[in-house]
Parts: sequence; structure tokens; C-alpha cells
Amino acid sequence: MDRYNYLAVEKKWQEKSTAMTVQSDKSTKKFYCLEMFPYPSGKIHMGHVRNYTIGDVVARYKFLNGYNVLHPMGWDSFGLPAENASKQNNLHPKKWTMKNITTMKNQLKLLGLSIDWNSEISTCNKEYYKHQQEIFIDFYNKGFVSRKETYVNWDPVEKTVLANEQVIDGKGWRSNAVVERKKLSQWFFNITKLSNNLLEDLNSLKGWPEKVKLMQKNWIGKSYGCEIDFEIENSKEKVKVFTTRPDTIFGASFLAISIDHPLNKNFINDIKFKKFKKECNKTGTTEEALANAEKLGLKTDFIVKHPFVKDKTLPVFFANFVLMDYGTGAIFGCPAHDQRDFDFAKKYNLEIVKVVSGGKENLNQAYTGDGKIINSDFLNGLNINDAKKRIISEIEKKSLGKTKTLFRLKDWGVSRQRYWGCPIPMIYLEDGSVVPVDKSELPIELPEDIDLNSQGNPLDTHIKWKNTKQKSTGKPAVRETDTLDTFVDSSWYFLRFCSPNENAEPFDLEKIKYWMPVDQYIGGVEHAILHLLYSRFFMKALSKCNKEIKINEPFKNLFTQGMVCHETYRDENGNWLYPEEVEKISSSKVIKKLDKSNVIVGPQESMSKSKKNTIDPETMIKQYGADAIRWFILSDSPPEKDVQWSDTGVASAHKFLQRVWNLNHLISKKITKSSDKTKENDFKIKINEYVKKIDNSINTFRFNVSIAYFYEIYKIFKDYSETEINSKTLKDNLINIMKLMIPFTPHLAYECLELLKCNTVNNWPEINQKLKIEDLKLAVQVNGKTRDIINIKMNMSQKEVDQIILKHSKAKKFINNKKIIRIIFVKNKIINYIIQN
RNA sequence: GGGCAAGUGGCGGAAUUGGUAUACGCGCUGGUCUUAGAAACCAGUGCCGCAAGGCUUAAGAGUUCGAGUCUCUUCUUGCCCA
Repeated sequence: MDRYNYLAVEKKWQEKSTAMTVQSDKSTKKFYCLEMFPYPSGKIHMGHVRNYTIGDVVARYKFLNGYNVLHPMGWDSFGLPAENASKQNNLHPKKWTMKNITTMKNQLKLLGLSIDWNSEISTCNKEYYKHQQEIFIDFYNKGFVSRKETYVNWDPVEKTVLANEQVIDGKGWRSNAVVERKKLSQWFFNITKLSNNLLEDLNSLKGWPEKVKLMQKNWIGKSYGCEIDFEIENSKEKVKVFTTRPDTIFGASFLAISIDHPLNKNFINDIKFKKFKKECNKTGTTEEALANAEKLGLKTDFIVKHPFVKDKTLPVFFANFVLMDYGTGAIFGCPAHDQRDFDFAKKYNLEIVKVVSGGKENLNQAYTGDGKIINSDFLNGLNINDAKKRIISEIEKKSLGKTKTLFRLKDWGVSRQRYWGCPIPMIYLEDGSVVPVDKSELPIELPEDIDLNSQGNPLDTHIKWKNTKQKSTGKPAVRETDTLDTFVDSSWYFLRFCSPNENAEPFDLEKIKYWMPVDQYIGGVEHAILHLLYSRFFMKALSKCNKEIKINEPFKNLFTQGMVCHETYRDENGNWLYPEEVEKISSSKVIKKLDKSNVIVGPQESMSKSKKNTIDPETMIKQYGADAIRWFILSDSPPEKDVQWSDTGVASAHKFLQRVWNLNHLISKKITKSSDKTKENDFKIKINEYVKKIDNSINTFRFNVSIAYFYEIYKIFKDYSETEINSKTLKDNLINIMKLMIPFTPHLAYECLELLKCNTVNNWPEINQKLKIEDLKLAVQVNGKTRDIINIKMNMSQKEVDQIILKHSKAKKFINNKKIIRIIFVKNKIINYIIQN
């Protein structure tokens, strides 16, 4: 018999557009299936393969079920790696990016994905970012964009701003210089204007994983508290603090303010303050850095009065753990019940007064648990919640402050001091004002003639590009040289896909009304917070800019897939080795191919270039075929969990698909007329049950289970094809099964359907309601223990079952002649005899 | 430190509403074929036991005729936040 030539067959079907398209009649119901688009880093990796295979199963499944499916692909093509690569290879970021896109597009095509390449977009194309600049101006005009001073990570050697991920252990990733905090004026999306909407609308997202919603909720971090004014002694000024624990006010022993707090005006020229500020600026800007940093303070000569304890005063410190952009930039410290305050108080010998009962008697850490209020005058004896209510009403009565809800969420800083990004369409006039460029001038194109080796941002040193004129007045102006964070690019691409070639507007409203929201969004959980939050913000802000847009949430259903993992290998010197550099001698011995030296095998970890535990998808496709790769990556684990790459696993997937083809080949040639009606009916019933099961498992994203069913089905076909069963029955049922396989292994499935001479391929098999299971097995229990399994007919009564058991069952001897107290009978499932011992 | 999720053979994992635990795949063992190997195919494979049978879903308790599934306690791991 011929062998299945996967390379030829896959090529054949990839060239047929009918096998690779999922769009159909516009009049049918729509389904927008979207996977997170890739960054064109060079080659696709197994993570992409998994992501896009899952998406392809969904898209093809919906298409076969009669939906008009939008399944697009594009490129998140701005970003830092292009700039880094260009410096290394002296290749322009644009050329580098385009080259990668070409490579990766060809690789994706090899996978047999049902992608509509006519709607391909790339965020670094001016046809895309032109509209992004337009949206930026709209947002600016609606008050969703503003300019603020903020801290950035500054590399003093490279003289450049670093992203958080470029700061490693407080040092610049390239220069290894200690990173400083530097204040810069930057552009912000005022995402906090919509904090409450972003929080409340999470409730409407029924098709999102609870985990992701919770992460978003915590990130937005709504907290209830109050503001309290502290009077400064011998001054008319007051310090406003924010606290979520007003119930601990009687435990206050100091006030801590940010170095940026307005009170700093008294210390601008103070040498100690300057030194302290410099010290604070040495810690990075991440929350983690601030949390792990040693608590530092600088005592001021201000003293404030305690609002509820007569004659009690508190010292005021500048402290490095208080931030100006959270709350009021000032807190009262209650060391007994807050760990940071506790650390601070220990260091500066401040009073520690317990005001909540509980915890250990001798404090060596703060007690943050529940308890009754003590040492607190009129609050004594109350629990924490009641005490909060009581003290707030007291504060409001005395006009010392008011309740306040606060969000942890901060505005989204979008300025990047980089070249390879979307230019911000703003200009600076000589009078110091900042205005948007005239929309007719869009796009503000990135200049291509840049000096890649200049220090800092090449746009800043590009004088010709930088200097311009305001269109309406002709006044000289200077362009904004910062570019937009690439998260902006990915915050609306799903809208662009609905009308990718629309030139006048970012998107065609009618198209959006039809396609949005995305019915199924699929991507990695690492984007659970930022990307999804920003996209949600964009959708809401766009709706506020244009009343015609009535889409509140962009993604109706979200699925987050797990990572692809592999063992790591190191040689005796500790150098990482690629899987292809090692050889497995036995389960415990692995050697380096080159010199036969011992290899240390590490645990399963997410595939990464740095650890060299990667497997190249293209090599695998050549070796086993795209269908086998797709099959394996879906088969071994539930899609939301991590999957371990296994060579033997892929090989067995490959072998199985060969066997499936052999089976098809055999059955396509078989002609038998005689048939055992009972057997034939059994067969039909069995296959019909599997159609149900597979349909259900795809619907619930349990693709690994679907695949297990296909193995079982194969066995059934194998068994029945060896009996004298009508070959037409075999063939018709096999056609149905091959249709079920289209979403998983499209090339093989279409090839087999052709082999079986099936004319209508693009429909999903219907479940035959008439084919009902007649025979089934029933568990016979005695005192809850299963003693036998008997064959019965569907819906047999207890009496009939009883008779069978009395005659034939092994369970009889466990009942013996003992007294049966009770019989529990659940139709078609179990019968349980309760006997007296 | 807080929140969330999860713990099932040698491994990845299945198990509808509380109703046959270990489907399916990998690995392993034996066999057929072969000069040999690979491939292919067939059979076996949770643990103890010659068998009858007993035990088994991280550990322990509880609810129930019946618990992998529900409740509580403990332990472990992972993720997110700090």
C-alpha cells in the first residue's frame, strides 16, 4: 500500500484556498475569532504554534457549523527588539522587521491555518499608525490624554530611559550602571478616568476566566478609606493624609510624606534633603523595587497635632516608601498594624502602640489581622469595620476630612524615548504651548534616514524632522520626539481587522457593528492585566468620542492558553545546550553529541531562547508534518495548562495520522454488501455517540479529550472493518468522522474526504437523535462496593435488574443469605444492596 | 505576608448531576516478523497477593446507601499581588 505523503498533501491543500478559508455568506451569523497577534521577532516559536492551532480549531469548527467567520492575522511590529537588532547587525529596524514578517508569515502558512491573509495588518505601517495618531488627537480633545511629570528609569551611562524590564537588579541591562530615577514630562492616557467603568464592567464578562477578572480587579484596586487633615503646630498649614485604616488613628506615631509632597518647598536648598532625595532616586520605579528597598526617612522640624488626642503631637518624616501619585502623598504611620510603618518605627525609634487586640504579645512584626479595638478612647471594644464607620463619622462631624474611594490603578504613561514606534502627533510652539498637529498632516511619518548609532533617541537628534511649522499659523514648532508605547498599537488592532483597508477612518462603523465584539479571543495569560485592560479602556474611550460606537467591551469570550515547556540541558561547565545537541542514552544518562560528555538534565521549563530549551516548529513540520504537530500540541494537556513537548509524543501523533490515512485508503476501496443488521446498528450508535462527545469537547475547549476520542473511534473502525459490515455504512460514518477531524488536522481530513469521494465537505455532521443507546452496563454494589458489572437494556426496571442479578451475578455471593435492609436503584447507573452484617 | 488555583499510575492526563476511578497517549515488559536493528503488528501493564480477595485519587476527619467530585483541618506545588 502507498504511504501517506504528508509533505505533498499538506502543500496541495495549502494551495487550495477552499481549504484555508473560513469566511462565507455575510447573511449568516458571524463569529469573530482572534488570537493575539505576534511580535515579528524572527521565527515563530512553539508558543505561537499552540496559540494559533487552538484558534484555528475554533475558527474552523464555527465555520463548519455555518458561521461567517473572521479569522485575521497581523503583526505587532513596533518595538525595542528591532532597535537592538539593528544596532547589532547594522540593519534598519524597518528592514529587519519586514524580513521577519516574511519569514514568519511563510511559517504560519505551513501550519495550515485558516487565516484570511487579505486582512493582514502591520502596526509599523503608516496606513495603520496614521489612524492611531488620529485616535490620539481625538483622545486628547476629549480629555483622555494629558501631560504629566513622572519618574523614569534613567541609565546614566547610556543616557537613555529604560523600560522596567530593562532594569535588572537595579542596573541597566546593557551598561550595568546603577539606574537612577529621573523626572520627565510625559504623555499619559487618563485611564483612571474610567477606573470605575473598568471595574464594574468586569461583571458583564461572563465568558472570561474568573482568574483574569480577579487579576484585573486587584490591579484596579478600589479601596475605601478617608482623608484626614493634620494641623501643623505654629502654622496655618495642614497635611492631608489618606488612609484605609482610619480605625488605627489612636496608634499613630508619625506622619510620613513623599519627597515630592508640596511641603518640600521649605527644604529645596537644604543639603540633607538634597542628599536624601538623591538617595531615594537610586531605587527604581517599580512597586517591587520600592517594596523591597530599605525603609528610609528624613526627619523634618514640622510637628503635627493628633486630631483626637489632646496635647499629643507627631513628628513628620520624608519617607521613601510614600509615593506622591497614590492618595495624597502623605500617610500617618501606625507601626503596630502596618509592616512598613513597623520597619520604619524600629529604625527611627518611634512609639509602637497596639490598638487592635490579637497577634503576639511581644511585637516583632505588625499585626494586620482582625480583632477588637483597644487603647482608642471612644473606639474601644468595636471591631475593625464598626470602628472605621464610627471614626469616619467623627472625622466628618469635626470637619477634619471625608470618606474617599481610591484606586490603585495609575494613568498609563505612553511616552517612550525610542525611535521604532508610532510618533506622537503633537508639536511644541515657541510660546511654550503644546498642540496637536492638524489632522490633515497625518500621518506624521517616522523618518527613515536616522543615525542608528547615536546615543539616546535618534528622533531627538534628527533636526530636519524635528523642526516644523504649525499648519494653521505657519509658526515655527518642534515635534514631540517621543513615540508611543507599543501597547497602544495593540489596543485597537482588533477594530482595524474589521475593515483593514479603510483609508479615511480608523475603521468602518458598519463593519464594526457587524463584527464586534470579538467572539473568542485567545492568548497567553501573561497579557491578563495590561494588554486586556488597555484594550478595554480604548473601547470605552472610543465609545465616548463617538456616540455611534456602542460597544462597551471588546472581547466577549477570552481563553488563556498555557505555555509550551521542555527540559533544559547543561554541559559540565554549566553552559546551556539545545535539545538537538544532546543524546539520550538511557532514562538516566544523557550525553553531549559532540564529545560524549555528561549532560545535566534540568526540569521542564517554558521554552526560552536564553535557556536553549526550544524546539523549532519549522524543523518539526518538515519531519512530521503540520497536522502531526497540531495534533500533538493539542493532545497532551488541556489547553489552559502548560504542555510538555515530547519527541515520542509527536512521533506517535505522526504514526497515528498515518494509520488514519491507511484506514481511509482501505475503506475507500472496500465493497461489501452483506450486513449483520444488529452489528451495523451497534456500530452506528457508537459512532453517533462519539459525534456528540467530540462536538461537546470542542465546545468546552477540551481538545485533548476530543483527541482521545479519535483514538477510540479508530479502534472501533478497525474492529468493525474486519467484520462483514456494509461498506457504505462504514464509508458514510468515516466521512462524518473525517469532517470532525478538519479543525484538528485539516490537510489529512480534506485529503481523506477526497479519497472517500465526499462532495459536500464544509458542513458539520448532524447528531442522529433516532440512534439511541440500547445496551449498557450497570454497576452492582453491595454496601456501596462494586461487586459486578452486568449488561442490561436501556431503562430496565429494578425488578428486571433484580432478576438478572439473582440468576447470574457474581454479586450474589456477597449478599449470601443476609438480610437486605434497603435497595438503592438509580436507573441505568447502579443498583446498591444494603445488607446487614 | 495576602489572594487564587491545583494535588489521580513510572510520566502527560480522563472521569456528565455525587453513581463502574485510572479512558486516551507516552514509557515499560513479552511475543510475531527480521541475519541484526529500526519500523510495523499482537498481548500485557495502579499497588499487595499463587488465588479468593484486599488496598488505592497529597494526609486526616465529616456528610452520604455511595465521595477523585461536597464540607472542615493539615501539608505540598504553581500563579498573581505585596
